[in-house]
Amino acid sequence: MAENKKQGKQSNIRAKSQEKILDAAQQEFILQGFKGATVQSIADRAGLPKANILYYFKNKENLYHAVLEQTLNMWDEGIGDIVIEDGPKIAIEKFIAAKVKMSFTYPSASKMHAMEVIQGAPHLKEFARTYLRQWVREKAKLFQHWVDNGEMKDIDPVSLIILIFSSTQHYADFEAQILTIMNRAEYEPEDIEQVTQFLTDIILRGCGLKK
Amino acid sequence: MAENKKQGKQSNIRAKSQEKILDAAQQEFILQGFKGATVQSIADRAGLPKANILYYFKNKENLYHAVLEQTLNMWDEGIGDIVIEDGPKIAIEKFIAAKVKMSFTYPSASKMHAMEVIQGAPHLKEFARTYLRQWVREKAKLFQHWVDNGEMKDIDPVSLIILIFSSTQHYADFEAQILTIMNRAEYEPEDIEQVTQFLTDIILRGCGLKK
DNA sequence: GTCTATATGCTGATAGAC
DNA sequence: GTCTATCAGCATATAGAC
Repeated sequence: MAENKKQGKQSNIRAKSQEKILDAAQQEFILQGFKGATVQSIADRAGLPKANILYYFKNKENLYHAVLEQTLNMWDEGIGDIVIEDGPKIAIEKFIAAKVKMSFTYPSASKMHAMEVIQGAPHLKEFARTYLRQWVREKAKLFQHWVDNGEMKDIDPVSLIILIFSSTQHYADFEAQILTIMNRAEYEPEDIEQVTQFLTDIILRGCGLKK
Repeated sequence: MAENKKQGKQSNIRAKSQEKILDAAQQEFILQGFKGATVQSIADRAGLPKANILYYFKNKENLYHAVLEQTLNMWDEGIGDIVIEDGPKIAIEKFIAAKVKMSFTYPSASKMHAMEVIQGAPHLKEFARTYLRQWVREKAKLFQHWVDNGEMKDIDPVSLIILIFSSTQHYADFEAQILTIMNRAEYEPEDIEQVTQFLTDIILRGCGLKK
């Protein structure tokens, strides 16, 4: 029992430390890149000695992979689900709303992913790459079904999905630029609603699903 | 005369070397980030000894700035111009066509810029930042004029400009991901036309400028 | 489990031969 | 102008005290 308690405590410390390290590492990898982020800078940000980082994650490459994996899992969970019963209008609304919410809630996850892809996705394993292709193809089939049924205009479904990806993720990845354009210091909670509305409105109309 | 000839030759070598270095540096900075790209790796890619890079650009930071400046100039030239006489339909068509062409012709310029912005634009001087804000405000005024005149639907002009930025740049920055989704090795020349068509079509309709 | 001290290798930059 | 040789500093990673 005493042992259980002790183990519980240790696991707790372990879990908390790991989380602190992952968060700090994500920030540093985004701000400085893989090579530019030093184990020391990650340790400083996490408030832990450098050796602890290497004790928990063995080496820097391993830590990077752990951060990337966490990021992809978050992306996967946050993307929402579309089913054939939705019909095109609801599907597009759900899809845009989920992605915009993700972008504003976890911009770091989006940035981390973006940097990796821009650099040619050198660390994204074949699995993650082909998983995305599968996902897009499945959802594209749904849209194609609605097109064939005459429920929406004849629009290339893959291009439509890419449009929704790009226009929503941009608010996370290019946050610095958008804030500059708007001359603001940071996003406000109501921006989520405004952006969702704008994109839903214009894309639905673009698909002939709204006057 | 002999001296002129000699100087001409040297300037030529100088110009060619500088261009080779800038190109090599751009690739390395994109692939490895600022810290990850070593002067040696840039030299290897340019086919020159390491010391020459530092002879031409004094230090790595200087070289990075030179690459970034070249990138921004290219962005500025390639963005095209919109005037009030165009009216909303022509303006949007011109704008999308120019940005898509840029993205497919100079994807590296877009990637370089994207990485800089994602990292919080630490090297983009105040000038470049505020310049963009000015540019967007000017063009937004034109769109607002057309909205007020009833020439197009009541759409937020700044959000529209951001949508066009995001949806066009995405094809450059996320090239690796789009090719994965499409299961292709590289873009084909006809992709420029197809993407321009798709985006123009859906955005014009989204703005109520097309049935 | 936690942290200090240290080994080993690679980096940007320079000095100086050609 | 071009290139080789070298230096000083900092990085990751490990060994081992606590």
